[in-house]
Amino acid sequence: MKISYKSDYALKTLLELALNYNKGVVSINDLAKKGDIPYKFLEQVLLTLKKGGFVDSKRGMSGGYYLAKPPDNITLGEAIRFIEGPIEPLICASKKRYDECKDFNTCALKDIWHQVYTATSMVIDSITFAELVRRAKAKQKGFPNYVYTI
Amino acid sequence: MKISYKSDYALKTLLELALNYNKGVVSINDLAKKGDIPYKFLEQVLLTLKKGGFVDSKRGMSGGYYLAKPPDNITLGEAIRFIEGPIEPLICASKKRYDECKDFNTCALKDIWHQVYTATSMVIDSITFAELVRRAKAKQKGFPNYVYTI
DNA sequence: TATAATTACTATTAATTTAGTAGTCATTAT
DNA sequence: ATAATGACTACTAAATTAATAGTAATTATA
Repeated sequence: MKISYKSDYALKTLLELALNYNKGVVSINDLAKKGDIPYKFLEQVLLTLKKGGFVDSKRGMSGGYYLAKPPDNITLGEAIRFIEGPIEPLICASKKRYDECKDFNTCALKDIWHQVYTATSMVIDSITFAELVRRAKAKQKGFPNYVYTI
Repeated sequence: MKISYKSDYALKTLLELALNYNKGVVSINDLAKKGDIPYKFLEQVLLTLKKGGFVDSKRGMSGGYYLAKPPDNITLGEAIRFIEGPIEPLICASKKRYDECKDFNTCALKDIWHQVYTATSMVIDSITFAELVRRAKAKQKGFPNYVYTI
């Protein structure tokens, strides 16, 4: 149930750019160092994020990347789904496949995966990068902001 | 965020054995056909499940597998964790690593993964194979038992 | 206008994980 | 004895993920 390094890198980077929103560009180099991400790998991730409309860039000397839209207009869910692809634990747990289901036993299991998927979606679709920025800043100020949702 | 085929096969098989609890053994062959699982692969999965104490077997002619403990004594969570290993989306989202966290930005993201992990755990740790059997049987009787938890 | 710093793009390779296959041995009901 | 079954170990293949390499294009600025 792991997420890939690619997604991890992408999200960390988006958060970094969100922290820098409206403050100019950040170079790949700085982003790579800050996030401890292999430069060349990050380069590709950023190109992907650009295609997805999450970031934009300025080329040439003193160029770099910046968030293409306001942080409160990007949810974690959008970003994750874009980078990671479908996040259903089982492909067949998607609505369409689910409806076609004919094997009653495994269907009982699919219900579970569907529940897991729904629970996960609720978490990641309801938080924006603006909120993440708020939390990150709160932490920096020494107010730990643990979130236990039980 | 996918689960592996191995886990999928393991859970389907456990459910099948749970449906057959106290009704004797089921051969690998039957389990493989029923679950549409490659025989040799299932063989290995079953050996793993046996080491984990989930199933037991009877060797020789008319041998086969059976659940090693009552279905209401096995949660999905136990089985998944045993086959799949840790289910945290990020390894560093585990409690220990989490406490050591020093990078405030990525910590904000780790909070999220922790939430996802918690939400997932709540689903899979609170359902037993006995309950899955009940649901599977209900479906067979023509009472679809969709579970939407929103 | 030369230079250095930077993004853009494409291709390749390496590493890891996952999925599946093969073959031989051991056990047991009939 | 034999046929049907599980036990065990090793291997291979396929897919995915992670990372690297190299060259081209762009741009600030000295």
